[in-house]
Amino acid sequence: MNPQQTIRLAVIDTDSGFVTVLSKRAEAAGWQLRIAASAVPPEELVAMKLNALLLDPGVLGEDGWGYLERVCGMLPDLGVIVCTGRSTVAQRVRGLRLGVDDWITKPCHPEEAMARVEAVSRRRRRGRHESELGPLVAGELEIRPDQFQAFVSGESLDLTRREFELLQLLAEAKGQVLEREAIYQRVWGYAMAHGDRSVDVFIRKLRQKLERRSPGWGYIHTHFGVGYRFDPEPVGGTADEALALPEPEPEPEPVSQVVHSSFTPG
Amino acid sequence: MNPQQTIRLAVIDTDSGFVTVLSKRAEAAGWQLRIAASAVPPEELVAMKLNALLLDPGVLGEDGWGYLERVCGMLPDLGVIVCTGRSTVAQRVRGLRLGVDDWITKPCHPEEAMARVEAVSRRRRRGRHESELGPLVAGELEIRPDQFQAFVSGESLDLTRREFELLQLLAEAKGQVLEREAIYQRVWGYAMAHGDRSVDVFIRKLRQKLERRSPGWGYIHTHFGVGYRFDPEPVGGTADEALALPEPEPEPEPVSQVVHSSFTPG
DNA sequence: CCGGGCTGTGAAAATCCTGTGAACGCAGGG
DNA sequence: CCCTGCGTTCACAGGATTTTCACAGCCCGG
Repeated sequence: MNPQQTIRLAVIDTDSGFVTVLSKRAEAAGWQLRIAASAVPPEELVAMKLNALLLDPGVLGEDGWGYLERVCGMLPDLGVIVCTGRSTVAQRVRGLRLGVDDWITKPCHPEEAMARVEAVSRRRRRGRHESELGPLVAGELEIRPDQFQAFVSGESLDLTRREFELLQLLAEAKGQVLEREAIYQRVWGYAMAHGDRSVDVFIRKLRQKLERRSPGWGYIHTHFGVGYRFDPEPVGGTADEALALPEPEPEPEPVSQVVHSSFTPG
Repeated sequence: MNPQQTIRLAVIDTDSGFVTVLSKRAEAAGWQLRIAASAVPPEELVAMKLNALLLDPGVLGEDGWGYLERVCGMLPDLGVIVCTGRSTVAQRVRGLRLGVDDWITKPCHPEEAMARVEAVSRRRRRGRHESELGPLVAGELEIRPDQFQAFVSGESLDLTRREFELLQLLAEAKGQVLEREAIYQRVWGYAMAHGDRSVDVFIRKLRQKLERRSPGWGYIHTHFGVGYRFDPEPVGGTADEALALPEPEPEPEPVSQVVHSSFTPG
């Protein structure tokens, strides 16, 4: 547990008193803050890589509900806290149902606001520990987080950033079938629009680059109607290495952790 | 996918007025409820497989804070909502920092309490990505959500996505008779048109694939005029395996994973 | 014992899904 | 300003999957 996980928070409010006090305390706590006085486009929020968003819908004007809905829909992993003046039960219920995580009433003690931001952010602390530390090996492939790159016997696959992140995500979930929506959500950082084919296109690019450097191995498997699964296996037929290394595991039952240095290729 | 994911909530409170009204609404919404008038040991809460816990620390007595801490510590995936009378900012902050997800003040409109329970459950559910994907076992069958697939002794049934979801739904409701309309609603995500036979057709496909991999067992039973029921049982007569493996359990709930109704009456 | 639903079945028809190649827009570097 | 690398979007083709249909068999009340 990191009790003092640094939090990235954006505040959208014009109540300068509240904002100043909050800013002071938040910065004292080591949080990273962004302040805005009016609606910030969801795309920008994506780019900020926030943990949470604290806003007063009073400053949103007309389309406040629409804005909340868009933000909550596009960034399901973002904690959203509404902090506003008087409101009716119906309004609060509507907001919470839309995807808002907490709704507090001004005047509000900044300490409580911060505690609620923490409460909402507290979750998915699944340390990047293991992934940051060692390179992970799968088949002939070596994925090196420190290089943002993958290699086969020392030769780079020349992956772009996105390609690398996609490959890393799949490889870390080794053996699991990942849905497109989940993949998109975790690599792109926001919800996948219906009908978006980006994931497919990137999978194709990955397969091309993998094939070029490591022919004779299949890494990414398609699960129709669901998504993709990473599981390196020698492709039958012509591969020498495949014959030299008969599949050692008939059914890798334990869906345990990501195993870095698996079986030795030599 | 499932907007109407059924919520399992426990309430610990003695405020009978509040509890009765809340119960009524929650049950109308299809939630599964458990009411208690005093602290419930964390181990029991675990067994209840709850989404959320709503409690008034007033009824906890002396060790209220300790209890909250133990519960939040032992069940990190449980949403905890405190609903109590007047409280100080310091108390609320302390609670939230301890792991409480939301803190609301009585008197409190039940609709808002429910909305907050939903909000907390929603967020909790999203957080646990890879955590709770325990395979279900029934008869010779192993249903693996992480693979979107079912297996019999390691061999895949080659289910399509719809087939898998249907099977999973039935298996999770083990023993219960599910109406076609309900099945359709939960697997397809919208209401079944009158006269639609899709469910029947998929049941047939499932039975075929089950029969191919696990002959000698009957899994899906038809209830005339109602729907279907999942209940694995060795079919009498010619099956060797069935005879070689006499049913070890006469009727009780044997398997660990699929405990659906651990909600004890009373 | 009969008849009107209700369910099982097989196959055709309609849809949906994925792989793929290429065009497009954008941003940074030369 | 042009060129290049990268990510996104489109359109199409080939399959896989789902839905629809017509018919046969089964269940239950009368």
